[in-house]
Amino acid sequence: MPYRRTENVVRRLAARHAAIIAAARDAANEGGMAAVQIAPVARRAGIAAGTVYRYFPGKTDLVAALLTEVAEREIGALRRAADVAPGPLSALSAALMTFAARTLRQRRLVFAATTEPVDAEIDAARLDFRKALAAEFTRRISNAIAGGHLPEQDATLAAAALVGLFVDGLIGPLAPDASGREREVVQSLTLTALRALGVADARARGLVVQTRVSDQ
Amino acid sequence: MPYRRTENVVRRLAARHAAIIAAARDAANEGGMAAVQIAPVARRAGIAAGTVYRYFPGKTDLVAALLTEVAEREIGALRRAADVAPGPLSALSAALMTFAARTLRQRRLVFAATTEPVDAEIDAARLDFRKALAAEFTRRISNAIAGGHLPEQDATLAAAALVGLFVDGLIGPLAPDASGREREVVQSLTLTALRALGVADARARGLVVQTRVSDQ
DNA sequence: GCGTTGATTGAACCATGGTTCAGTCATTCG
DNA sequence: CGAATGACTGAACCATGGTTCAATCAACGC
Repeated sequence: MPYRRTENVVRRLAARHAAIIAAARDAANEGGMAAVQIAPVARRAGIAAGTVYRYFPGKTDLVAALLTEVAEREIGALRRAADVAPGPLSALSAALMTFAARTLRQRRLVFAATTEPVDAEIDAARLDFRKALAAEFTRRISNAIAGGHLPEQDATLAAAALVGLFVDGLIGPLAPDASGREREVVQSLTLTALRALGVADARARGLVVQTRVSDQ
Repeated sequence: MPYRRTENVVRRLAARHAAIIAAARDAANEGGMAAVQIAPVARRAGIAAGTVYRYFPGKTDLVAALLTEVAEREIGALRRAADVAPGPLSALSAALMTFAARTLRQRRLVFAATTEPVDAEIDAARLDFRKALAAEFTRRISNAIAGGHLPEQDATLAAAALVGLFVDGLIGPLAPDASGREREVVQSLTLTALRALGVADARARGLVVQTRVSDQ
């Protein structure tokens, strides 16, 4: 009874698993969720359609894995940006700007991950992303309120609304064309968001200075 | 060569046309765009599936007609609310509150009409709705800026962002449960929206007093 | 009534896209 | 090597849902 999975095989399997998710992510970023189809994703990953089913029980699970991966990556990025800020308000501001900047860079992917419905099962995974995102914002908003930097308000409601504000302002169907002036659009929308939270003079206070946005 | 369409027949055909759209609207408001399927809509309208095709060339056209109808109805409502307001800022406020209140009453329908993608062809019709909505907001915002009631800003960007703010804050997947406290949620979000536009003290100025929202 | 014309029906058709699986290939171990 | 085991393939399968159309029905004008 031979065939103990050798180290090499394990590595190859893991690599393929990742390659499938990466292929799905690329497809989503190019054509939205509608483009995440088994056959094309498989082709992109260099395997046959059937093989996908050796790695994921079904399409739903693949998409869920994709969304989880995207969520971790995005939320990690804004957490890192916020954590180096000097105070609660600038941490919040940094998180917002980072989200805005990254959203602009990966428009379709973020749209797919936050907004675009597919079916009831996948909705749950998308919800997790939004939840994590909103939770991150809620936490930062609450901190700022606690520190007296923002007026009392329903942080949860505000966070949910902010996600919508950014998504629609940046990559919604009516979002202005930002090419060549990304920085300006990101700053302007962050300013609007901060005003929405009750910061009257964000610009004067230097809260919306652009920092480098990590690539990872 | 008899059979000139008699008056009665014309009426019946028109009524059926309307009944199909109404059935589609009800379906959308109950189950989102996914529930707008030819067979169920036909059943709801009391006709056979094939008959739909005597009234609409295809599903796309039916959905487009539905969205057009919804757009007219909704935008009419907020225009009426704004037009009776005493000044530009309260007109803007009235439009926002009306949109919020009506959105809360027809959650799925508004979500379907603003956000839920279906396919490329239908997207165009949804875009028209959003455009009309955003245009209405843009106009009101510009008026308020011109009158010196709001700081200078990109009214188009702000309008697009506000649509997102409301949709996500009210009916997005993370929107708080508003049942029983609709008024409060509507006011709170309108307040947030006005703050986003640069109105620091909307509540003090009595801008978010609830008015009756028409039913039509 | 009755012929003519248009409206209606609903089952068959078709396209799309996820899923399965019998056959083939690759890797391990004695 | 060669037997055993698992991975891979891709064409066939299936479900869903829009669309078509031959048969049927209903209304009009004579």
